[in-house]
Amino acid sequence: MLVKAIYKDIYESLLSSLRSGEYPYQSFIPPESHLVEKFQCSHNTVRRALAMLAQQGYVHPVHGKGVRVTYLAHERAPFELGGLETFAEAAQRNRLDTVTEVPVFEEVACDERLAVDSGFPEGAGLWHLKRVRRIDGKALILDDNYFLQQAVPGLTREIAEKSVFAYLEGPLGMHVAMSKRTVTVEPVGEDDERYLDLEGFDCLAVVTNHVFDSEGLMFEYTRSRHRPDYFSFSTVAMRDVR
Amino acid sequence: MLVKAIYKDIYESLLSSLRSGEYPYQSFIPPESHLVEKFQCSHNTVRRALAMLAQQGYVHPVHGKGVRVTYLAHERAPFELGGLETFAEAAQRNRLDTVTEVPVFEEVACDERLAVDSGFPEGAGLWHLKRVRRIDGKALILDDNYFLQQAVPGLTREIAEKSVFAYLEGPLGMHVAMSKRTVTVEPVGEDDERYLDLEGFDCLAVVTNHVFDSEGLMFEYTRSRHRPDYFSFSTVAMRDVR
DNA sequence: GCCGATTTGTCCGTATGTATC
DNA sequence: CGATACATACGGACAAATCGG
Repeated sequence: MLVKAIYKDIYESLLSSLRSGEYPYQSFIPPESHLVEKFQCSHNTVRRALAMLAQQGYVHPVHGKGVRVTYLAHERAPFELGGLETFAEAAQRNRLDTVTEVPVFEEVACDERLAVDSGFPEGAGLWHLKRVRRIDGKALILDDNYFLQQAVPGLTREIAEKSVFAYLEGPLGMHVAMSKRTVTVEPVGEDDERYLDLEGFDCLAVVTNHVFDSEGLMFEYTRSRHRPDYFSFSTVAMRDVR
Repeated sequence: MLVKAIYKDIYESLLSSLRSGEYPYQSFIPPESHLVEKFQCSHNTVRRALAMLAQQGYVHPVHGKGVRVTYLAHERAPFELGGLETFAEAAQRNRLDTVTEVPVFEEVACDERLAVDSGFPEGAGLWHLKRVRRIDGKALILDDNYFLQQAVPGLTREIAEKSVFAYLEGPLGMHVAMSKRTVTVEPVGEDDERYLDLEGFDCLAVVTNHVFDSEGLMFEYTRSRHRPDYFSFSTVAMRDVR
């Protein structure tokens, strides 16, 4: 795919128009027919771009009327999250003073209990890591990562201290495609007290993560324990699937 | 729309096949061409159904190879959530012994601070409710609801004690279409101590909710405070938008 | 209430490109 | 290289909802 697909161009063009305020919150964007004119493509291609915007909650189509803007300018900060990036990854990208420690780095076989929770087949060879994320010198996040060895060969503690993600997408040539996540809130445990700067909190936000590559293979199961005052998680829920 | 759209039929047919285990986890479902044969429709219609399944994280298409199943049987319970339903609504639907109390029911005008948080225009007429959700006799959830009066006329305390949702979709003929949500974890406050059975927890899971109707109008802004041991929130994140 | 113009929703058949095996 | 399978795009047709005259 040398040039980007047309529908993606239209999607991005419209999105930047929304962000610039060209089409204000709760107004209607130009109809399909105009967009077909503007972008010189078929109506199906426009519709695809509109469907993408709608799926993300940026616009909402109303039968017979038009496509209404549901994107509020000040959403940018809070709602831009909820993609594939973890808070830790976002923090690492934006700040300079993030550090990752890896107090546990071991090979394990998937036991029955882990197989049920993770979806890995029982007996599968796994890397098990504990990772502590420090931001501004404070230990805020504790990860328990399980990686399928077959899918992530050659993992080392040094790589884990930098970015496993970069290792996957770089040298290994993998592509992370999808992640299923569940957020819960759990009481602080022994490990949390040992590794995190809790400052009196007795609960943590816990994100349980099943990660799939571009071939649909589940290769990572991770539980991340976040100190509450540094945690936020956003998403859009639709009544009807499109 | 007298008969359901074809692509929805195909979506549901495939989904039930996935649930029945006909196409096991990590296997490939039949190719587009076969599905076109089976359902007697165009490949575009099949693709649309497949895109819906992919969007929900049930399958993942692999270029040149096929469409792989990423739906694990035991996901049903945890991952089926994350739709439009609140935990409270789900609980109310499944259990008989849920009770809602409405200690606060008042009319307010949207002030500047609320306008920024909610996205309602400043000065708009709102209903403000506090609602306590009891499950098995325990006060577990505290809601602060703000409804746009213009969109939800005739709201009463009695309605709020039963189901505002049922009132919207029944008598008012509205259709709830989309909800933008952010999950955070916050320390217990005065109101929480007053209204909830905290049992020693000093943090709560807080879901902030912007709700849109089928016309794309934002008519509800709600913050729900959940006791941690009764809270769970699931979603699927995709790397690329489709 | 009806009718026509506008606009979104669904579906089809076809053509071409690209990744995998 | 050919066969298979997914990806993108086009153009057309008809349905359904909305709105104004």
